[in-house]
Amino acid sequence: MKSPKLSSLPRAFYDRDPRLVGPDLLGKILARRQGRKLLTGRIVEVEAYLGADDPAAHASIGRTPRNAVLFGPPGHAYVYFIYGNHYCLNVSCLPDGVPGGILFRALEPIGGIEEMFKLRRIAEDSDLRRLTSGPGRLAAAFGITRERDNGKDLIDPRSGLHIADDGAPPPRMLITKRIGIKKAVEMPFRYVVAGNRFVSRGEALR
DNA sequence: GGAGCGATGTCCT
DNA sequence: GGACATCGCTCCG
Repeated sequence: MKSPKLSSLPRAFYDRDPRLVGPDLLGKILARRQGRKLLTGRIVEVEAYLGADDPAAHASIGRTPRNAVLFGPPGHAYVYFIYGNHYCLNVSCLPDGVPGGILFRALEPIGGIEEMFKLRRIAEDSDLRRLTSGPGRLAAAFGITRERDNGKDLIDPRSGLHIADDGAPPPRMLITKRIGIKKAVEMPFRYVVAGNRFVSRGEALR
């Protein structure tokens, strides 16, 4: 696993219903240029959020300055700040004017692990699973903030934050209810790589 | 290993 | 003023 050939996912990949995009994102690579370092991780857990029909979605209340990216063109980063402590990363889906997105919930760290530990401010000998398993954790590990990244084009490698395909075969998937929400709790829009030990919690932990 | 809870900023009503 | 797509710590088992 030296330097796999990475190809950016095209705009059309995201120009679909999030419930289709989510499953297809599993196994793909999130890549961040951090100074001279390249941080990479395999996507192992995501959730889909829709528009007006999804009360748990930020977009359900209509377009506001905060959630505007979700209403914009597909393939862009929607980064929000939550609970006074944490950032979370999404990618916008569906065409310009139609809201929807995918929340990144867990990654399997691949490259730049030392740098991720620094950004997370946790000891380098702590469990690797604590590094990027959880939306707030992975954002911190990748140095993602709203100020720096909200609205960035995730198709363009030059933006410093993008999503790529390294040619790995599609993994086996489990679908569950979403985590940490209070509305629409029954909607089965969480997609995880079956058996992967880096998912944030639940069924795939063994 | 799981329930409970405080920390804390930003947005919207 | 309240809600919030979280995390890490305590306390209890």
